[in-house]
Amino acid sequence: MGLRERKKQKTRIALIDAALDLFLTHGYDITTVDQIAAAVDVSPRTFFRYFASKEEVVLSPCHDGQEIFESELAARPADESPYQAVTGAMRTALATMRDGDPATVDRFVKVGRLMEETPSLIAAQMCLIAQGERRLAEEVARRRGTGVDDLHTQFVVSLLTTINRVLMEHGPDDLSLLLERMERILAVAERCLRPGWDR
Amino acid sequence: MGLRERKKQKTRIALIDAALDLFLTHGYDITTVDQIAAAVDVSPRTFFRYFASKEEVVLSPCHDGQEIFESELAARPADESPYQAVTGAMRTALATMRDGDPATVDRFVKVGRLMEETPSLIAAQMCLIAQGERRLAEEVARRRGTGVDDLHTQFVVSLLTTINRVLMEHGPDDLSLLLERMERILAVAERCLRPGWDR
DNA sequence: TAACTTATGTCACCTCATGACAGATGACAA
DNA sequence: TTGTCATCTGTCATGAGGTGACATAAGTTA
Repeated sequence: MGLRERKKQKTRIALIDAALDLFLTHGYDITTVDQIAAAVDVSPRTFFRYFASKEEVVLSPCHDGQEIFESELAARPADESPYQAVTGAMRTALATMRDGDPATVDRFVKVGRLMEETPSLIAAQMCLIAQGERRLAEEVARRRGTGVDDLHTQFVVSLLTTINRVLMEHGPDDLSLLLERMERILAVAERCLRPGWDR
Repeated sequence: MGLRERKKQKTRIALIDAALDLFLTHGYDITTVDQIAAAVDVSPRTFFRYFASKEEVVLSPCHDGQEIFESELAARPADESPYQAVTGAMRTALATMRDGDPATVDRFVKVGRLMEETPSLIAAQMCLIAQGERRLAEEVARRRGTGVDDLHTQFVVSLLTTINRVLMEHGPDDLSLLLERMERILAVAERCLRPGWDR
């Protein structure tokens, strides 16, 4: 990786960190793009070359997390049921993140705290979830051998997304706690669902 | 109701209709608030006195629909399970709307078509759903006799919201068709769920 | 009609976001 | 090292969304 690419990564990370800190100390709505850019010593125009919007800089850690999950999911054996594959991928994705770069985890936690106190960001997060849901639909449809329009498949997809949403409801202060919380949610779900509901 | 109040209702409806028509013919993003205001012969500043944002004018029919549903839900007998109460309220709400003012239905259909072709609106809709979900949580917690933080209750709530979301996935071209579609989704859900899952 | 209340228009202003262009900087070959 | 090229960045201009302040117009009530 060349110097140019490394510099780009650095300013990208710097923008994210500066933005998260400013948002958390002064509030999301009140903080301006100009302030973020000034904190990183970059022109405001440059900010928008890295992030399409003010929201995107907050959501970028979530986006990265989604990609990790999705690559884990794709690596799952083909004979697993959708539920098995998704829950397995979630477990390994969270564990990988927990044992990885602490700075990444830190950013994740900050985003979580920010979400709780900023309603306007919830919409953006929901949008991200909806996009992820569409990609998940294709994976589930493949595993169930139906089209993405199949009503049962749509139900399975929505339910899997639901589990993930309930999980993320309360921000992840600690990833180990989050993993534990996830197991409890899965236990509830399995109590409610008939065996083979996702086949 | 006095003349002043009637006038307000009229401009409100006029703004919604003008906005929906402009959005559908030219596209949501390209249409400006100034154009909407000009179409109703009102100052742009006035538009923002009726709607807090450009999104809100689109979502207002959905918001009204939510309120109808929620009042139906509140009127349900207390001994019904959350699932029974919610599905019952949905049935009556949709039927009431179908047999009510055709203009209201028309607006609803237009919003649905607009959603399909405008990704940026999906986020806003999601936010509305999230808010409705929080209110639903209190109702479900009441019926289940738990707090809103109870994990099982959260699961039930999310699942009920999920059913609603799958239902609304494809815009309501026709309310009778929508009712029919709903019954099919409920059949799928009931096949997947153990009896008494929502108790 | 007079006094009051409330909705509207006008004006000024801020933030978000984008296109265009020029200059700075890294990449790469000779 | 140097020259060339690609690309990143800053500056400037522009437009749309959104809000506060204040005066004016219109409906309400006595």
